Amino acid sequence: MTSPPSSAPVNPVNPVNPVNHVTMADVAARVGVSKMTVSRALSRASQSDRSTSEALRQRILQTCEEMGYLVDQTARTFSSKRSGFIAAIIPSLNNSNFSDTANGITQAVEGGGLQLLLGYSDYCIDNEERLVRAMLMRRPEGVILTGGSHTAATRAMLRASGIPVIETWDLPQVPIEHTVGFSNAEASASLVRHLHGKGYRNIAFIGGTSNRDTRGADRRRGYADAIRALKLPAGRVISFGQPPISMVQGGEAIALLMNQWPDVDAVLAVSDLSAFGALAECQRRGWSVPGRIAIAGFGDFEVARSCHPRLTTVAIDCTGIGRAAGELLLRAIEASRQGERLPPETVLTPFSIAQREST
Amino acid sequence: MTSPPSSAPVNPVNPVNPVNHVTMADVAARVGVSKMTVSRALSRASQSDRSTSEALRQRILQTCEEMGYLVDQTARTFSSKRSGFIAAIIPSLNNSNFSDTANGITQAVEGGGLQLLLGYSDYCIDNEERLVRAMLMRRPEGVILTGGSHTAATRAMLRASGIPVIETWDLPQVPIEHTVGFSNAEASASLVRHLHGKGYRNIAFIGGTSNRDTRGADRRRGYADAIRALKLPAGRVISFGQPPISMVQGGEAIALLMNQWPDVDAVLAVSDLSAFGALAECQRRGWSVPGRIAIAGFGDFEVARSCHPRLTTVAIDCTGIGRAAGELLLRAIEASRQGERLPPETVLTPFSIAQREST
DNA sequence: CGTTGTCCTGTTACCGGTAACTAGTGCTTA
DNA sequence: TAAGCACTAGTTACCGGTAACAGGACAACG
Repeated sequence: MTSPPSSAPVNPVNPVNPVNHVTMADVAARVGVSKMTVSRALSRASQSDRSTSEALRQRILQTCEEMGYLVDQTARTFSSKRSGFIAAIIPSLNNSNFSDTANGITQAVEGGGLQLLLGYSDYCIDNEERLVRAMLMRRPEGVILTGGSHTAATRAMLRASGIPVIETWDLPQVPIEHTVGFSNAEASASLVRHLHGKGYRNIAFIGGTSNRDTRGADRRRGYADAIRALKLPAGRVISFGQPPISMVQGGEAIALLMNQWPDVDAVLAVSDLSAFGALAECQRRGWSVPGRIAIAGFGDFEVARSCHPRLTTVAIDCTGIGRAAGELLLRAIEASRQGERLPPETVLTPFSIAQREST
Repeated sequence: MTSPPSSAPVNPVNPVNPVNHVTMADVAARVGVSKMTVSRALSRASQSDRSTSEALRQRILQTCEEMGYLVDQTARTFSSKRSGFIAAIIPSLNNSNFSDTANGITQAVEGGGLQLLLGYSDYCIDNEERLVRAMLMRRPEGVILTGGSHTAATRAMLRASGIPVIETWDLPQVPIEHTVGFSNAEASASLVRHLHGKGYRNIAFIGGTSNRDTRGADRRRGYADAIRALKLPAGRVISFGQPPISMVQGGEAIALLMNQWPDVDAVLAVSDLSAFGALAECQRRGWSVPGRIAIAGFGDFEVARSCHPRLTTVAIDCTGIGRAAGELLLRAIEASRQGERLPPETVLTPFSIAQREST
């Protein structure tokens, strides 16, 4: 090795991170070029941009490898004003519907060289506000939210940030900017009409106690509207537990329901999870499904496809929502980089009734 | 308004983000102090540090509010060498075991003023490597991984980064640094012994086809070891589908199993999800559980507690794993800020057999 | 042969905060 | 009353990249 430690050996060690001190200047010094050249070699956007010669570039890349150099994304962001990530906030990690949407987003944006940063709000708009604030401090290039219900501060911050925003899984009356979703109320209503078409008349609803889960509240509203429109006996609604209600709570809810309205012949649950809990509880109590009571869910979770009897449900294109949101956001970010602004768009995603043995 | 636009009005507008141009200097100018004073007012670490006077501080905070100013975390990180976040990589979003662990981590680290950045690897160590690289470029203060199996490059990058690393959900033979977990093999073996104690003798195993899911492979190994130790008939293993295997695949697997070894009286599945799929398939085919065959799972997912019959399973303290990992990481980061290094620790987390009606 | 254009590389300035040091003020203490 | 201290606020330099511009080498061209 002919190069003696030239310039930076006497500096005091960084107290925080004593090891990874390799910087772009170190690489540049080792190769014998300026750090600008290294920067160009590393950030060449795959095209033959204005760039370094291929031979030199290879030498630089190899030196980076040898020295274990990783670009400092913080410095890069700071200097270039591009953070290279987008933020998405979902209600819960442990819900295959939302994780499918997250997968869809990832698929769509990774082609654009953007990373997805995920946060979860636990179905609470105050948590969402905290998350949005924390995310915005890191300067994302775009934000994807779940649902259309947010605190005033959340809306204000997002507006002020000037970055593209997409709301998903809902069709808010006054969108922040773009929307990708469907009407939960309409989906729910169409399931009621489907059950009515199959001959059920005393149709009940099981959901959570509050409006914390706004999609759940919309589904309940859609149910009530459809019941009214069909002139069926109304008001057969069990509210049980803090949303999102669990399998176990679904089981407890159906016991309450059957006790209160023994003539109910079908029940629609706010999600497949509570529907499955209700199904299992019926089995435990010896109530045949769908003989004694029919049960339908919402979301087409895997449990609905694999339990016995399999659950009738509303199938949502969760991955499609994510992909559409990611693609739209990518276009909006691209426009924003050109100094333009995409006019607000609304993308409607499909849903369908999956008729199975439980109804 | 007495303050005319003093120094920065002629600058060209930032092309990327035309709106949120409020900077700390703007706030400082409005209040009539230096930006250092604003910085101190905002970053006061809750204690009465060397700080600004309370009255001035309130005025600054209010001005920030009015102007919609949010600290630029990128600049703060860049300047202070503290990113304020930790990275955690889990195999899958849609798995309540891992999302519980993520919750535990969040609970533990948010007290320390750290944010959790989550990535998911899809059970693939090459994805994990990519994620680790992307995370390290953003300079996390610590990393939490799931499992003990990683690419050489992943290990090298993490070592070189010099930041604390914790592996969870496993007890790797050669840990990178710290470990929080349990022996999947031992847990699985203890479930076999439990079934043996209940009188079952022809005990089979259902899992995925490859070793991609190393925890699944460990569980299979533990099963095989226990079967051998008990001198029970061995080799009754169905491998079906790419891990992690789903409910539906569990159903298909048990059909294969019963066809191949009709004398099997109990089956242990690699997770509750496949166990549940097997249970539902048995119900569809009219095989009583546990009369004809007993079924046990792993992980104590909610479906195991709410299906009928409820599933015997291995209960893991998932949140506890996360909390322990978060607390350990917090201590390690604290030490690292003092220029010290915590000696490698191993935290063993408990598991227990939940005996239910399915066995 | 000079001019022009292309390709590659270097120089300079700057992004928006914070560390570390300096300095002024008012109060306590010898 | 002077020295010392606690407390508050300002000044300067810098973190590690990239944008924008400048400049040198070389080939093609009139």
